[in-house]
This record gives sequence, C-alpha cells and structure tokens, in this order.
Amino acid sequence: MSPTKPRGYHHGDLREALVASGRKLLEEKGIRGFTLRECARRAEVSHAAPAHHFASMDDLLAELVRRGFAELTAAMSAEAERIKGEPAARLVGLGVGYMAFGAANPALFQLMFSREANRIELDQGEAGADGIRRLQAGIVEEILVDASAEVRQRMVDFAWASMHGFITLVLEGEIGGRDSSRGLKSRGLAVLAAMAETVVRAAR
Amino acid sequence: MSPTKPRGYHHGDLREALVASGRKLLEEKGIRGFTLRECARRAEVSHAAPAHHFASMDDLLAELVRRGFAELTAAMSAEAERIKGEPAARLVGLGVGYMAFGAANPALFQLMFSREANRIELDQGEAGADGIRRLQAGIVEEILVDASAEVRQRMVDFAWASMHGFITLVLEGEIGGRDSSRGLKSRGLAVLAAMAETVVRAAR
DNA sequence: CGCCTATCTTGACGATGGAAAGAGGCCAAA
DNA sequence: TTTGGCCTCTTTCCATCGTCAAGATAGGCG
Repeated sequence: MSPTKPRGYHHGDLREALVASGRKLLEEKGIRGFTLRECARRAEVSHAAPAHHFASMDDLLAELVRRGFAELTAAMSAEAERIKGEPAARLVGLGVGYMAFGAANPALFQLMFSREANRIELDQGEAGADGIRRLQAGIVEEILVDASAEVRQRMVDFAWASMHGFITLVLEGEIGGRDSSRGLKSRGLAVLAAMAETVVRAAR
Repeated sequence: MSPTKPRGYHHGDLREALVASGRKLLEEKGIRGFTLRECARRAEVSHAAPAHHFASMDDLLAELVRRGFAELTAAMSAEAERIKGEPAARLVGLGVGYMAFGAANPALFQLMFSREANRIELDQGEAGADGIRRLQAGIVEEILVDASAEVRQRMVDFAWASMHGFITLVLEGEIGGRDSSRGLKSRGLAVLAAMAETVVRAAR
C-alpha cells in the first residue's frame, strides 16, 4: 500500500505478496500460464525466493485454492444472512453468493473445482468444499425436516449440482455467451428459483 | 494393431497415434502433467515430430477436446435413442449418457469444460458444446410445446446445469467420495429424475 | 556487541515447448 | 524406369520453467 517501499534485502511479507500476485496472475493467464517465476517477478524478488514460503508451485496453488474456499463459503453465508427470510429464499441466497464469487474469480473458481484434473492436493484433514455442503445441508434440512435422510441427501446433491452447473457453464461461455450481465443474472436466478421450488416440493 | 510394425523413417499415421497417446497421457497425468514430448515418446518418434501434425501443444489439446465433444454428443444420443419412451425419460437418458462419458473420461471431461481457465480455443466457427444444447433443447421443447420461449430456454439452462453440476462434483470427489459406484449411479439418477420432473411441471 | 538463523540471491541442472536446418523416403511426372 | 519435389521425421539449438545447493544479508536474541 505504501507508494514506495524502500525494501532492502528482506521483503517484509513475501508470503502474502506471493499469494496476491499469484491470484492476479492466475486470473490473467489461466492455470496453464501460471508460473512461479512470474509470481516472484511481480513481487520483485528473485526466482528462488518463493521456495522459503512454499515448498513448490503446487503448494502455492493449494494455498490459493484453500483461501478461495474460505472466501466462497463466507460469501455464501453473508448473502444468506442478508436475506433472513424463508428457508427457500435463503437457499437461493446461498446460490447467489456462490455464483457471484465464481463470476468475480473465474480462473480461481475453475481451479478450485478442477483439483482432480490439475492434481492439486489439499492437506489430509482439509476442509475443501465441506463448508459449502454444510451450509446447503443446513437449509435443506430446515425445509425437509420431516423427510427421510435419503431424500434430504438427494436434495442437497440436487441443490448443489444445479447452482454449480449453472455458474460453471456460464464461466465457460456455454450459457449466455452474448447475454448482458443483467440478463445472465436473471437466468441464474431463474435456475435457483426452480431449484428451490423443487426442494420445497420434495417436502410434499 | 500389427504386433511388430517394422516402421522405418516414416510412421504411417502419426497424427492418430499422437491423439491416442495424448488422450491416455491426459487421463494418467492430468492436464498439468500433459507433455508434448511424452506424447511423442509414447508414439516412438522424436520430440519435434508432432510439430508437423499439430502447430502447438494447445492445438493437440484442442483436437482432443473436439473429439471429446463429438463422443459425448454421440453417447447422449445413443442413450436417449435406446429409451424411445416419454420425452421425460429420454431427457433422463441424455443425462445418463452425459454422466457416463464424464465418469469414463474424467480428465478429458474436465478439460472440455475448463477451456477458459486452460486457455484452449477451438476454431472460430467451432461447435464445442452446441450439440449438447441442441439435444437437450429438442427434448425440452417437446415437453414444453405450449410454454413461452423464455420458459423453455430457462428449463434448458436448468436441465443442463443439473446434470453438469452433478457429474462435475462427483469427478471432484465432492459428492459421494466414499460411495460405491452403484450408490453413486443411484444418486445421479435421483438428480436426473428430480430435474426431469421439474421440467415436466413447468408445462403446468 | 556479536552471533544465529530466517530470509533472500546467485548459479546450476534437467526438462519443456518451439524454431531452424538437414536427412530420408514416397510418389507422380517424364 | 528414372528423377525431381515434397511431405515426414530427426537433430540441434534456444529461452524458459521448477527445483536444488551455496553463499550473501540482516533482524533479533543472547
């Protein structure tokens, strides 16, 4: 933030600087254009400096993914809490937060959900997307208090799949390629509404 | 196919050999482990040979993606045609074909739908996933003959999003991590059934 | 005040994608 | 059948990459 840090040999907070430059680089160049050396360059540090903060490039990417999941979960919570109405409305809210995060961080979002193809492993007991499922399961079970465990699980699957599929296809340009952002939002809301309605109806 | 091809200087059909070894390599090592030189090695040619058939590594990846979409579309058609019943049942069939392809080719499937993050561009007038949308739109419009164009479009969005989201999350291990393949299939079918029911209900 | 150690730099290695130039073999025209 | 042209493949080279090993620097603790 300071306009001219007169930094000498030591950086001060290289770890955070690498996370920041890495995140920007990821969005700019895509995962396959991501380079540890370029991250270092942008942090104005030698190419080997990152090694003292991240064991490998994958370790830095894993950190980006980890923080992405934390942010995503927070965004969903915030949006659901902002609503505070019927459970169904809050369920839609979760989806709005989810999609907004994806739209704002397309490359990171795609990386978070292509860990398998990209061979990125979080630490063993790592949360990953557990927070997301927990949030959804909480609201779905609120709607389906009387339903069987199986129906509830299947509606959690269904709710997650709908919102995840939609934003994923949008980010790929498969849905709404030439739509305005306004129109796209309305299509997303329509999908979320249909999803919530289906969950509610499962309560009989 | 011949057990010992005594191939001399010329390979015979290097292009196809590269596509084949590339596809295997992609599934083995993931997109970030994919290497043009390793493809060449597996086809038993020098590392520069591929250049005469693919302008760049991305060009080979684009070809894999292109063929993936063709296969995926064919798998969906075949499964829907095998059913031949109610439109709703055929809609589920499309989803079954879609998910089966994804499960059989996880890395390729993820690449096909992470083109943006991976900066892979198909040729300008290229089909991509258009065939998929067309297939779904056909059946959805059969179900919703009397609905407005907007409702139909939104149900196409919804149908695609549901099936795409589910298989994507399964491939990531986010859904059904420790489920049997049998149990997973049943969860997938449940999602497809809920999706189809929602589409049918949109017909009023 | 002086050392200690975390932090950062320099330099090197093997591997990669790509370009350039030459060798090899197929085929069609004479 | 011979010959010339051209497509295929190889060899060599370059810049860049991730990672490792050593050395330089400096902030902080004794």
